[in-house]
This record gives sequence, C-alpha cells and structure tokens, in this order.
Amino acid sequence: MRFPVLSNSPLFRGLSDDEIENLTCSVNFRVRFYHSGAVVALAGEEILSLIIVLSGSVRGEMSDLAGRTMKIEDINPPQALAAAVLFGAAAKYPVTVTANTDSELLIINKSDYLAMMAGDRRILSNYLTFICNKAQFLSGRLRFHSFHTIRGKFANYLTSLPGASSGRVVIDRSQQELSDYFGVTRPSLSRVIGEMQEEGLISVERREVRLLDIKGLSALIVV
Amino acid sequence: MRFPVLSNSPLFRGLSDDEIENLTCSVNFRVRFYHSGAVVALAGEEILSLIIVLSGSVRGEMSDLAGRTMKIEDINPPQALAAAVLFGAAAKYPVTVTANTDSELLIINKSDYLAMMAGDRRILSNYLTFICNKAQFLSGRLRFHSFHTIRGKFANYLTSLPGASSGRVVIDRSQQELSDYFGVTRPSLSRVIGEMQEEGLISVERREVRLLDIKGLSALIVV
DNA sequence: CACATTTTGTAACATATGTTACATGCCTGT
DNA sequence: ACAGGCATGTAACATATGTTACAAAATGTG
Repeated sequence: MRFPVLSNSPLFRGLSDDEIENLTCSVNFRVRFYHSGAVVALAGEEILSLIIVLSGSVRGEMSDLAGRTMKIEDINPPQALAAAVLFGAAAKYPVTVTANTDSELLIINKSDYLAMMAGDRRILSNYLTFICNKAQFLSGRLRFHSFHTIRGKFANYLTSLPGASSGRVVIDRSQQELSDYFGVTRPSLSRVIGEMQEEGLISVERREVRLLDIKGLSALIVV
Repeated sequence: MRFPVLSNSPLFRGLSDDEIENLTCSVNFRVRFYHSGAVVALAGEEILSLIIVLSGSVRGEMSDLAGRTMKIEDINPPQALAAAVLFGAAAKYPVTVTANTDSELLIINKSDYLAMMAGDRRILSNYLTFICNKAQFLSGRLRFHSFHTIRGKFANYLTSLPGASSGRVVIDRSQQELSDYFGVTRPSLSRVIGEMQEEGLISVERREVRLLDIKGLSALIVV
C-alpha cells in the first residue's frame, strides 16, 4: 500500500514513498474506514495506537456531565490524533473523536511505532522534534498567561520581539490577532496600547513600535 | 564511572547501575564541575546536549532588557536542563542557567543521546514518557486558563474530579492551594464558592462538595 | 476615483477580580 | 479546657477588563 499523504506528515518527513511502503511490510499498518459521524475514540479511552488521518476529516469534542458537546478542533490529513500524549504515563484520549466526513485512518500500534523509531533515526528524530515543538509551544503560551495584566503581556511580547534591544520592533500581526493570542478583547488591548503611549512607554506608528522607556516596560514584566 | 543518582532519574529508570556504567563506555559521558555562581548556559544559546544535574543545584533565571534578573526555578539532582525542548526545531535555552552551589553536571551530546535511545528501548520509552507527561501537564494547565472566570475554572475542576458523575466529589487540596492552581486570589475564590452555594449550584461541607445542579455547572464550562 | 471592507481608536457602562483587613471557625498539642 | 496557629468566611473599596456601539483610518478593489 502506498500513502503519498504521509510524506507531508511531520512524523514521516524525509522518507520517500518507497521507504514508507517498505515500512508497511515490516510493521503492522492498518487502515480503517469510518463513515461520517462514526466515533473513532471516546474521551478517557486508553490510547493504544498512533492514528493518522489519511483522508477525510475528524473532530475532537468534549462532552460535559450534562451531555452537551463542544467542538475542540478539527484534525485533517495528515495530522495525527493525540500524538503528544501517546506515550504518557496514563495515555488516554483527552477528547472524543468523531468523523466529520467519510474518513480513512491509519492505525499503528504503539509498540510497532516504538520499533519504527528504534529502527529508523529519521522517524525517531521526527517524533522528537514534533513533541518538543509542541512542549515549547505550550510552555510559551503558558508563560504569557503568567502575566496577569494586558500591559504585562504586551510589554513581554514587545521586548521578546527581534530588535527589542535596539528599541524598535515591528509587530507581526494585527491587533485582532494579538488580542486573540493574549486571550483578551480587542478594545481592551487597544485601550491599553493607548494608555502606554500616553505614559510615554512606547510610541506606536502602524505596526512599528518604539520602546521609549525600557526600564518602565521591564517593570511591567513581573510575574 | 558510576552515577548512582542517575537510577532515580526518570530518563534512566529501569536501568541498573551496571548498565548505566556500561553506557558510559559506549557513548561520550562528560562530567563538568561548576563553581557556585558559574553560568552553565545563557538564555538563547543553542542546546547541544542533554545536561543532568548530578550534585549541587542550579537555577534557571531570565533577565529582561533592563538587566533585572528573576529566578524561574531551581533544578536539583537528578533533574535535567530543558529536557522538554532538547529536540525542538530551534532548540535554545529558554533561560540562563547558573550554579546555585558547587555542582557536577553530566553532559551527553544530543546525537549520543539519540543513539542511546535507538539502542535501548527503555531509554527511548523513558524519554517519551517524560516528554509526553510534560506535554500533557502543560496542556492541562493551559486548558484551565481557557476558562476566563473563576466560576468556570471551579466548575470545570469539580466536574473533572473522580466521582463527579455521582454528584459528590472531594477536593484534594486546600482553598489556598486551589486558588494558586487557578492563578487567582484566595478571597476571590472563597467569594465565588459562596455565591455558587447561594445560587444552589453546589453545597460545600469542608472538602466535600455536592454538585446540586449539574446542568447549571455545565453551563459555566464554556470557553 | 469611489466604494466596500478591514483595521483601529474611543466611549460609557457593567462586571469580575484583586486588595486589604478583620472575623470566625477548626484543629492540634500542652 | 485552653491557647496558638491555620484555614476559611466576609466586607468595602479599587481596578482591570469585558461589552457594546460607533467613528475614524487604513486598505483593498473595481
């Protein structure tokens, strides 16, 4: 079996289609078909295998005690399900996974995947890179939340941009995106930016920000 | 060289002292001594090796643009430095690492560590378990922050405790610890708990909480 | 240029939480 | 039983942020 979509997966990066095909012989690749609406995994269920979306689309959703469900995220080819939790001490699906459309999923046993990693340095590196990036991303996001005020978040954001030491940075996203990133509303962010300008901490011109009072900004970055 | 402290490390769990000693022959284990106050790694520096604290103690600290430094965390034996970021795409030290006391650090090149993982299934599993646990922990913490209100956090916390479906749960920490966990102040949490009782959502007796209005609680758990 | 669309600034008001301080209850050890 | 120390409840007030709505720029598009 050939899986051209896999070469785009971060977990199989660098392997040719031929090499991937060879793998399917040595380890147990299973492909399962799920009809639209079918449940792939239940929240809380033990994770036994690496599951990669080959075609179609699935979604993760949580259901609360009252039975309401809320969608968390869509997972499209060639993404994997819960890949960052796969080898955790008590690896359980954090969400219920349901097929959005008719979908094909590739299923590889955890132990088989371990063997693949041990056998091919690239597969090992790929997974390590993937999971470390994830951890880095998560802890970066978490660090932002440790600043309670919008001023703190914004000051931290500004001073961590490239060129901050020169006192002149360029914001790489719109205020709307930035406020989403911070988890605050756009008017609130806008107000804070205005205040910080009045106080002489910064001066903003479009997306270019001058850091006028480094010391004052640093004082805001207190956990 | 023997490193008895390593058998307590999550990364070397399950290996006997003898086996660890054998490893030191096949791969390049280096031990470096740092005097108290010496800088082990600078924030932003590329991570080239796995570093494990064998003795003494080091700390991670950040310095801002104004030159102030703030301590982030202590790292004691047998913990590793930045182990969760080691194999990231642009693996850099997120903090500056300084020796608290005279310390011995074990240094293993990233490539050597990769080889160790490929060669010993236990070392591979250990690292994978470690990093997946980390990712799980981080994303759990992050999920809490996605609930903006204290009510939301508390409702989510309650309904995720064991026994929630029976309508009766036991909180496993004090209000002070809980408020730290949520990142809010204790009086605020106490007030919210009081309000939720008045509204008939819950009834609290010491650390035992009865969930009286599951539907109402679920309504609070909205991202 | 004229127009629609997106981005940003601003305002008034509501609300949640922090801050501070003190009171109350609970447990422990003497 | 008592005193001391924690954990918790409560209150008044300050403040940060959310909410909603609208105006002003900026940007893209025909």
